[in-house]
Amino acid sequence: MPVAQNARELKELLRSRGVRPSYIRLRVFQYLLGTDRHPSAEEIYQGLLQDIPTLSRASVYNALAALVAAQLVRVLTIEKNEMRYDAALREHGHFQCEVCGQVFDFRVTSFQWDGLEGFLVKSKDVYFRGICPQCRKGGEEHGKSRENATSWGTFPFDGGQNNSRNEEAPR
Amino acid sequence: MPVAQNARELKELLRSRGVRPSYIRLRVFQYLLGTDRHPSAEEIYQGLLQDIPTLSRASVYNALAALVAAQLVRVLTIEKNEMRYDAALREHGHFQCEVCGQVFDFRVTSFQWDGLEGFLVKSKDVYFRGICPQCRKGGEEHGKSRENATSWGTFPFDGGQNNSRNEEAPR
DNA sequence: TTACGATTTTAGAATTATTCTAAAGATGTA
DNA sequence: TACATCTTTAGAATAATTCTAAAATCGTAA
Repeated sequence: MPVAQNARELKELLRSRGVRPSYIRLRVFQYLLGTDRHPSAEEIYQGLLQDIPTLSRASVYNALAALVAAQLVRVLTIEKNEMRYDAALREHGHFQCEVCGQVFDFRVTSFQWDGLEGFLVKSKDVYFRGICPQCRKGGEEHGKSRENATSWGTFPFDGGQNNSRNEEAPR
Repeated sequence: MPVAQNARELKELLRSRGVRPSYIRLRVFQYLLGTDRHPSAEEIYQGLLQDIPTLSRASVYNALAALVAAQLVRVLTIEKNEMRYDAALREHGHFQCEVCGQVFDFRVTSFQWDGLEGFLVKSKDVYFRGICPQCRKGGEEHGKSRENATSWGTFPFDGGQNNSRNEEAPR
């Protein structure tokens, strides 16, 4: 991950959102922009520590809080024990593999709901869980064993899969 | 919340899912069936403690783990710091008010996606965040103040609201 | 450039939800 | 009733996140 990813423009972007473009904030934002791994705060900390030996964990949390408040970064609560972060530049659903833990993006092509009359909806998250193609191939056993430990139940919204014409509406 | 909610049938339900219907498990399950508040483990613990003075937190966690593994209960990761639990008998989306913290159910009427070819999807969660009608009325100020602290960014899937004909597809 | 007030970073302690551990208790079966 | 197994319990352990107070940095005005 290169240090500079049009640092000048990023600075302006932060400033335009009312966030002072401190070095740490820029580096954290760059880190998120340069990966699709939806890292945890700890991963970001470890990743940047090599370049910034004085970095502290609190600084990473501070920087993330500032970026989240400015809506440049979005928090994923898909993981049970820790939060993950995503540069909020594209809209998408998130799939987490329960075997390897990886989080994958996917496209939500249509979405309708009912029963939130009078509510102000400010953000929407879609989290799927299951098994990714690699882990399906690499031994269903391994998958099964963790499946029991982390099963989340099924939630048959009954959308389709493997093609873009999914089902209409559940129940 | 009455102690008995056809205890006999619940016992059978647990047994049929391979879960031994211990007293604690039944009470935890009953507690979840008797509320729509999507309580945390701590809330369940406090709620049952009045009736079961010897109850320990670990027992609540153990019981929840057993019920979740049997797919009778579903875990919500909608909250940043703690998990919430939902008797998994109906399928629905979850809306959390960022002012009062309450979680509301709503109906997902249609849902389509793309880009998970080869993935095995085992569960789907939809989490919305925003402000509930009561908190909108009860002072936009109060809402605003917590809004900045817990803002999650917007995620314009661009579904509709206030009517059942929502938009088609984003971007 | 220098000085000053405000903001940010830092290290480590504090907090807190959850898990672990080992012992005691309960349950089912022979 | 006796034994093996599973469940419950209290408290310690774990780990992600937040808090705290001091040091460093930044932005601006003289």
